[in-house]
Amino acid sequence: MPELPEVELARTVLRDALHREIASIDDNDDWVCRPHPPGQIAAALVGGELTAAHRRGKTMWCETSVRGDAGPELGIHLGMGGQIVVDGKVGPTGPEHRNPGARKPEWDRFTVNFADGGSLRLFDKRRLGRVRLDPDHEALGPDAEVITRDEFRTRVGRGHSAVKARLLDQTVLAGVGNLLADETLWQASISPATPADELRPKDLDRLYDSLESSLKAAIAHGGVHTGEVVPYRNADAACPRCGSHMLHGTVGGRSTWWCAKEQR
DNA sequence: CCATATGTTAAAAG
DNA sequence: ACTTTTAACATATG
Repeated sequence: MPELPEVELARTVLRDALHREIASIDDNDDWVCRPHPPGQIAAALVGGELTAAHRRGKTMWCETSVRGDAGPELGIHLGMGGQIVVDGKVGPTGPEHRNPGARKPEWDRFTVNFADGGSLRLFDKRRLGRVRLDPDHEALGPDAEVITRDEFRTRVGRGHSAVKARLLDQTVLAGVGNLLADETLWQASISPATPADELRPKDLDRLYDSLESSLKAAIAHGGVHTGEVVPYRNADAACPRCGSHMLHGTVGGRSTWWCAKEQR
């Protein structure tokens, strides 16, 4: 589930993990914690505490304090399905929230145990999430929530690839994922396959407005699955606006749904 | 067994 | 050299 809105909600949960003494860390999953060998993250942070939680696009990181000094940043990426769990609680989204039984201990890929008995966990069935020290978040483009209209026009409207591919490119702007891209393009009535440099300025402005409103709505309502068109991303569904059928294909390397009539 | 999945990235292709 | 597309990644689920 994690696109920008889910990650922002996860960051809210992360805040409950701040300013608590770290008693131990389980960083034994060397796939999720790569390139750190087991024990390395623990050695760097045990005895310290997390002091702030940040987000850029889909990447989160915590500032830390260890023995009175600034420690390394703790970067967390939720990958395709990860969730933050603090003291057994997740945010308003996620399988546990909707289906409390679907949770196995072995799906906790990284755990920070606090001296007060609580914990911070990365729950991630698919193991595509990542935890690492001092992540390079400068490689990302501007966050989708704070990018300006001018920046958006310049960055997204450049190049000859499909506009959806531009929206998904995290170096162009950070935070848009597959569902949000479909939602945004549908809101703006733009075909996902349109070459980015063929979009007129008014199209890009409309796309920008759609992105910002979709983002805001998704954060307010609990995730990208609450989008207007997201529930209609399946065969034999009709466009909720015009009733025309929904088309399916691969754009930007991802499964894509769009309205046959309004998005051409 | 096959296809699919809300992400990233290395490798290949253009 | 730079841009764009594809394949692979690990794992669960229908």
